[in-house]
Amino acid sequence: MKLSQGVEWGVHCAVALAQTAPGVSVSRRTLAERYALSEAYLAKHLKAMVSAGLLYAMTGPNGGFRLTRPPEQITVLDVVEAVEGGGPQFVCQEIRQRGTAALSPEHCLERCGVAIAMDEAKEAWRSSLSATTIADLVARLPAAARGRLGT
Amino acid sequence: MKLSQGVEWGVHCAVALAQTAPGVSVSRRTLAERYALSEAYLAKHLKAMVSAGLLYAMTGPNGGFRLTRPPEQITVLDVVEAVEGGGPQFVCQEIRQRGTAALSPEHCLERCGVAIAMDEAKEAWRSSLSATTIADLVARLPAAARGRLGT
DNA sequence: GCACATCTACTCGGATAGAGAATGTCCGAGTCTCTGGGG
DNA sequence: CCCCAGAGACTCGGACATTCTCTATCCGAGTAGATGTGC
Repeated sequence: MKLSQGVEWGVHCAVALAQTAPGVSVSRRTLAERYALSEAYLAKHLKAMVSAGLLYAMTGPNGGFRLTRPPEQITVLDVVEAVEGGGPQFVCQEIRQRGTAALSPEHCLERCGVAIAMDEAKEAWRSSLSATTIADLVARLPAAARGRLGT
Repeated sequence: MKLSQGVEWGVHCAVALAQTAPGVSVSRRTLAERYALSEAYLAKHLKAMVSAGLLYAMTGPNGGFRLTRPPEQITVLDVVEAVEGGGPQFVCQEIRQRGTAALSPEHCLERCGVAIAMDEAKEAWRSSLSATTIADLVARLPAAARGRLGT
């Protein structure tokens, strides 16, 4: 149960983009320098966020990335699932139906209790991440850290 | 955010061990055949559970594994963290202190908002997993599936 | 019949390969802007 | 003075290495029980 490092990058970049004027794009180079990240690798994560519909990408001079929605409408969960891929966390292999004491399928109409517990936990995790939006994170920044993204 | 496959194995094995008479050990071979798992690989996870203090291992004939505590006192979270290693899910790299608009350390006495959101989410996940014990999972099994672990 | 030494068979544990994903990097395709010339 | 064509520079996107974790496997160390022998 480990979270990819790119998640941190993605959320911070979303926070940075939320502090720009509407309609202004920020290049990945500026974002990378803002946090001293590898520009080439950051590109990978930004692309994932574009594919997920969180960012809009524009090429050419004065191009770059900008949010597709107001930061109040983007949750941390959105970013995490965009970067991580959002696939299922736990894949139940139904091992209860295998082996010497395998259960017959009619006994398995209900889902495996293990899978239920795992899914409930993941749902609690997702729910917690949904409770925080990018706008919330901006509001929690120290005053000295707001609006510091160089033009 | 993916969960190791061995977690499923570990939980199911714990459920199986919970259905044995107290003081009786079950060999890893029996457990592997019970669910048609790879015996050699299962050994790795069982060993992890022994190191975590969930299982007690005994060698020699009629040896094997048994639970160190009653199943009511073993939560799913215990098993998950035993198998997965329980390390931190999200490692904040404090990238807010790096780059062109780095924050000075005195602005970072409070934790990074991103890390806080991640930790809260993980705590919600852990709390959900703690709510279910191995005994609960045994109780939820179909009647036909209980006590079917061959001696 | 009983006690003891030995021996066997069974158990777990650590060390060792292979596959897949995450990480990190590079170069090419596309497009907006700026510049220079002509009308 | 205005318009247009071209060049240039800047941007993102996809294809290519490298490292690390998870998966999978094997063989050796140790121990409890069974066995055979002597008293």
